[in-house]
Amino acid sequence: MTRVTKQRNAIQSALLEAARPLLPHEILLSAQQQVPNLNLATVYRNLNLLADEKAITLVHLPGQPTRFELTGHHHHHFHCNQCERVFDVHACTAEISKLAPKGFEVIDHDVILYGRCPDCLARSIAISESL
Amino acid sequence: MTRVTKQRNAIQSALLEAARPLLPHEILLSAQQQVPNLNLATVYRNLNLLADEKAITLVHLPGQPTRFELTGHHHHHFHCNQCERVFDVHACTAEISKLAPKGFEVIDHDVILYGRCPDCLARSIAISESL
DNA sequence: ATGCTAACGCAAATGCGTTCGCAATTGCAA
DNA sequence: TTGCAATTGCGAACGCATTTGCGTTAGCAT
Repeated sequence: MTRVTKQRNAIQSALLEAARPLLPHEILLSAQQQVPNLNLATVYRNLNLLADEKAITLVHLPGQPTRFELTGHHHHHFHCNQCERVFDVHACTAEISKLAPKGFEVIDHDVILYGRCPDCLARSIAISESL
Repeated sequence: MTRVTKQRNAIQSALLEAARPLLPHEILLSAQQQVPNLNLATVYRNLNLLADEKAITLVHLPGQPTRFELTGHHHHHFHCNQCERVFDVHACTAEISKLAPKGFEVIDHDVILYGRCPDCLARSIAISESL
């Protein structure tokens, strides 16, 4: 029933290349390099298909629209305050589950780090050196 | 210029009593016990006023609408999967900032714990005992 | 090569959190 | 007590992410 289309391929390869959670809009722009007149509605339709078959995972960050990434193992996210991009963080510590007060049962957790990514750090160093 | 109104008092005392982040809708319901025909638009107007003067803090949780709580010190949140309420977690560990890969500058972090709150745990124990 | 139908592009529509316009109300300074 | 501006209630409107209807295109099984 589900067919292989160049649109879906473009969407999946956009996610594969990025290797970080992307917004539907970012996916559109990236995939349009392969399929120029790709439409945002098509991006959403395929994201829903891929999510149903668990090929991709929804990434929710506080106060942010949903991002999408290829399904992988447990990890966290780093949100760059400057370029607004989101990166995967594969480290984790068991300390986190121990933070809950007594009487709470912890089943899962999320960690979001905020700061500046290497690109933005390099850029700000370059700017300060040029002054 | 800004006046003391029973609406604003009701909103603030709702947040004070709850001692946890509330949705605008929850604030409305709670404050309506003091001011029955309080309107949601008024809740929002006052939340914006209070946020401007930093009397309250916005709480963003992944994939959730903004909640509000009285301003306090650095803390995290526990989201009950069952009743959907959010609780404050005042513990924290320095381990967290160390999770970022090399090259990333960590400025802040969020931790969200998911699981079951004491109320919901007690309820499910009561149910299993009654079987 | 042909036919069926999934998938597409496009534009309009939806849902939902939040804000706005405006007339009526109310806090509070004088 | 009076007057004025801040505030309210109410309903309409907004913004934005996401979905849907529909006529057309294009996988793919036969």
